[in-house]
Amino acid sequence: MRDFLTITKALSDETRVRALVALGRGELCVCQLVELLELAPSTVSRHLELLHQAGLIERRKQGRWHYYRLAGRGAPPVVREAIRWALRNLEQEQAAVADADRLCCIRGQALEELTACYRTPTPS
Amino acid sequence: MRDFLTITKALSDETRVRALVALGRGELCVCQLVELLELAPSTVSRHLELLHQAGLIERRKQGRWHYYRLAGRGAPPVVREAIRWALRNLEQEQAAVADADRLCCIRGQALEELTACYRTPTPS
DNA sequence: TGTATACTTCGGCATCTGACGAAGTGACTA
DNA sequence: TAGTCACTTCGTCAGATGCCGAAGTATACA
Repeated sequence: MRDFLTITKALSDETRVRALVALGRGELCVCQLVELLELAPSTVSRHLELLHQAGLIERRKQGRWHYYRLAGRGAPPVVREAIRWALRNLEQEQAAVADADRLCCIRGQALEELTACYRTPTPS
Repeated sequence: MRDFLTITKALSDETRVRALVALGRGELCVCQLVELLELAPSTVSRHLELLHQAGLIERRKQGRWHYYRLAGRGAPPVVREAIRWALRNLEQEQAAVADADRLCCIRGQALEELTACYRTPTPS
């Protein structure tokens, strides 16, 4: 019950669902998700932490960069089923398709370019 | 996206999930769910309304009694998949099994007996 | 037609959640 | 080894959510 609710709570926020669907198209760095979701890095980090606690995503560190990807074969059935259900029903959604388009551009940019917002405080 | 989030939000509360699993064992009257969940009728009614809005359950009125049941064949795939996923992963849970036991007793009682709490304000 | 009944809706409070910026952490780099 | 950088954690605030009792609604029955 606890695990199930952790999963459904993780899936009950639009930002987290968008992140999950984006990760369904391949591994992403935090700064790429910050760019995609247009939220503060701290906010995105918190969302990813919740998805991770639910077991829906996995993390990997490479130097200063933190990469996230969907949970794989090692994940419990309840998690794998949730991911399949979510992706099957969301990948065709308008918002997800728009995100996929933007992701293509984002993937084309250097990570250093994306993290510019980390260094220059948002201009007012 | 909207429909998906309505479903996941509906499934992200323990009370609602318990109600859903209970309904998985057959149609129930509101007063039976009040007895099972041990919450105020107004609270239970609100939870059922949210499950209904998500399309997960259906309602039927018979005189003064309101019956709820799981959504059936007419429900969209995303809903049917959600119900299958939830029941498959929850029916064996300790809390669900305990609820199933109590449901047997509750089903054995007359509805008029269950609604006594509607008439006598909870004794302090 | 009036009253009791079963349930829903409303109004309120307490708690949870998501947002941000500031401060902290660990890893490259000069 | 000091500084920069990418990210996380913390503190705080506004808005959402869950709870209840009171009031409202629709049905049965005297």
